[in-house]
Amino acid sequence: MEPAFGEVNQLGGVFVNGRPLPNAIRLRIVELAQLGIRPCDISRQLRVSHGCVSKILARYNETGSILPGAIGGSKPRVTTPTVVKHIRTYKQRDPGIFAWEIRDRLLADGVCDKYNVPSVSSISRILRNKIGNLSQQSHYEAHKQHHPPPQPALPYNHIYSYPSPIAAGAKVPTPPGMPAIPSTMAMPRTWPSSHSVTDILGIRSIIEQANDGSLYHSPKVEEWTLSRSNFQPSAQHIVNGLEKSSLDQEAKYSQTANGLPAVSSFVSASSMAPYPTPAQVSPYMTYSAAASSGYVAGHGWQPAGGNPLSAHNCDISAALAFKGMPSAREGSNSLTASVL
DNA sequence: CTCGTCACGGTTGAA
DNA sequence: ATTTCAACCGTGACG
Repeated sequence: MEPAFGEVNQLGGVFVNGRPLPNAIRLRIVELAQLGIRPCDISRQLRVSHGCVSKILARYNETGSILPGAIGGSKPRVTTPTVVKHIRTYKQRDPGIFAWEIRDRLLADGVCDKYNVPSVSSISRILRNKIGNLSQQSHYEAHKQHHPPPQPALPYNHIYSYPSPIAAGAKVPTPPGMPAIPSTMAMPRTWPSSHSVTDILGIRSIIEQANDGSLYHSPKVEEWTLSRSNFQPSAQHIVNGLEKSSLDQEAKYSQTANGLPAVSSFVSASSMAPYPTPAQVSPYMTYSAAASSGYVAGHGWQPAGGNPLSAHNCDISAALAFKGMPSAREGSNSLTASVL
């Protein structure tokens, strides 16, 4: 059960144990870092533990994504793409086939051995969940390779190749044939979710996003809370895997009606109440979501130069003023205190 | 003081 | 429908 109220950390920030920080805050962390603010100051300013800031920044540098990794679920154990494909074939050829017959056939055809053959109940579930509508492609299939059925001991990475290493959340240790991501690489990159942040924001679609959209992990988009419906009431297509609870919890982020970035984000983020007030429904409600597409659109934006952040002059100047603090030390502390 | 790392207590969700 | 359990979470503390 998700608590209605989060806990308060040592810095006075609100968090929900076990749950990711809201994307608005993750975004701000990256924004501030890009503005040259030191992680320790970001930590203080946003009241997020420095360990977390460090992690989010590190992940961003590595993958270009501000999004949290996919939580929960489990990788298929016996229900590999190959197995699913065979089951589908059997079912197509003989729609009346029983699950136990499928099981026998998987063994007989050498698709599985007795150690990794799915149970009858698993097959039933596969039939129900993945093959119920035969015209519907399993999303495991798109990138299928003809690997033999997995040996139980083998890591799944051998079987499930990801379109990009980041897809697995930066934790997949550079699968074979998969070069490490040049973290310096600029813009064009694939987000680890089926939606780019900007896409989710409804501001802009990321072009290359579409193709890998339905891969293994993709249905999992940890809550992105901004109400996209503001700009595109028609684009109500479901955000895959969007948690209802998160929606409920975070749907309240402020967002300007036209979808332009909220100019006041810096201030509002800074002016959040040190402690949750009884009136607040969400532990995160005090944060405002600056929907700044530029930041997340890619990784390759320049701090100077034709910066895509122009809509943020307000934020930027505020932040730069902050950054410009002499040696940022006593200065930053006191400023942080006063701003907050 | 800063920052990378990790144990911990927690949540999630496909199998 | 319920349970399992490995994935991820942020905090707090250490070094």
